[in-house]
Amino acid sequence: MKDGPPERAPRRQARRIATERALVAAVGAVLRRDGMHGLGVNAVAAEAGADKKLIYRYFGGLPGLLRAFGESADFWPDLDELLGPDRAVLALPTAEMGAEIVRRHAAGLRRRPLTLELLAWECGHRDALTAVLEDVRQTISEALIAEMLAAGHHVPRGGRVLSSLFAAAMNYLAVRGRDIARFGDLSLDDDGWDEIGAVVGAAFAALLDAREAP
Amino acid sequence: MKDGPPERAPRRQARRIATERALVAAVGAVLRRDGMHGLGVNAVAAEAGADKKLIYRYFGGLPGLLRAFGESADFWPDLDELLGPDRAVLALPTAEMGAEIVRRHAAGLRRRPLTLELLAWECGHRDALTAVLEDVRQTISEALIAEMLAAGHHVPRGGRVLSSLFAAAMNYLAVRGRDIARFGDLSLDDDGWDEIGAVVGAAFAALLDAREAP
DNA sequence: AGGAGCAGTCACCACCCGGTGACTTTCGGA
DNA sequence: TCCGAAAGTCACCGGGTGGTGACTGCTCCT
Repeated sequence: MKDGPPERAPRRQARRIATERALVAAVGAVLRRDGMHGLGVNAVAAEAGADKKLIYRYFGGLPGLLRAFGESADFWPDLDELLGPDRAVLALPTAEMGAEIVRRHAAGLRRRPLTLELLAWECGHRDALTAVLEDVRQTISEALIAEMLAAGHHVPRGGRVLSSLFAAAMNYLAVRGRDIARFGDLSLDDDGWDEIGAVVGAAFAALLDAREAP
Repeated sequence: MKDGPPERAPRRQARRIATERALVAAVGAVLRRDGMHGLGVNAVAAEAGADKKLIYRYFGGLPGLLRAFGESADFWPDLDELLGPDRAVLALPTAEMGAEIVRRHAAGLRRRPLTLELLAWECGHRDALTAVLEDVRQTISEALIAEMLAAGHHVPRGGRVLSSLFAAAMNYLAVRGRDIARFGDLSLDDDGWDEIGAVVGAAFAALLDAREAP
């Protein structure tokens, strides 16, 4: 964060950094406990055991603190998680690769309750935090595409659109799955997610095959 | 609403019904103006030009008023909208029919700002209003399936899953499209939605053909 | 005619929010 | 050593919230 001189930090500065970290961590704790609607300077300061005034002094206000939080945590499945060890997923045929990435994306979301909370929050609001999240997402997305190109994959336009469509569906279903058990014909338990993954694979295969060989 | 005796309603009761209607309508107005986060007894009462106490007297509180509102408005594309005049969409081949319903679903959502607001709200909260909305949605969904069966369509399991997947994607993209211009490889303007519709059609066709004739 | 009851009004409460000015304590450099 | 500055504390403000008790005045039924 900031640019604290690493060499021999005086006790003063060490203390400050400690409370800064406590505040940032408190954001996560409050978020987990009360969700986004319970997030305020009072709650965060109480959780951190610090005074809320320090939020203004150190971060300029809640948005600044949220920005620091957003940059500190791992909200999104990173490349290792999406592509597996040694980028193994890139070695699959294109259709399987697309499906596998979508599946891993969904699984990564579902095991991050905080990310789901923020994803839900994004649906209804637009503020500093959501902007940070979008930045991070965009970065990962671009890196992913670069990896695929470097691995020699060529995904036709329709395949890329289908990927985005499925990613949107995963986001929505992962968020809603916290509250509801079914959506349309889908059940949102582990078995249901397995079935979703299977159909995603079938759709990718069918669409890309149809494009390649008619 | 309720069951006001149609024959010669006394002026008292007429007045009450009028303010009840005003309160319900005010919910919609506030929702349109300030979104869900600005919805409270104070705002609604002010908008309706009535006293907030009447919300408690007539509806038992905000949740009751929201319930009345949810039952009064047309939030979702109904069967006529999804299937077209004379159920024309049912006459299409199964794959085209599925794609067309998804497209009409998306279009219906996009032209209902209130529905999008509530859809976004649903992502983060669970209360009386969301329960009502889910009831209505479920009812429409079941009616839709009944119509398709009655028209002689047989949709395999994968097709139904794909429909739900696309419906989830449409919900998410329609909601997010209010705030962001792009999602992954999709642009969320009119042209982008046309492309989405095309890919949805291609995916349905590819998946259902692959199932029928391998 | 007249009184009971209901629609509607108003003031008020307690509570929680974000934000700030004034203060005390503690550290560290000249 | 000592003074300035930074860390941290506390009380307070204005404002908005949901919710309620006490009231007026009209209406409708007997």
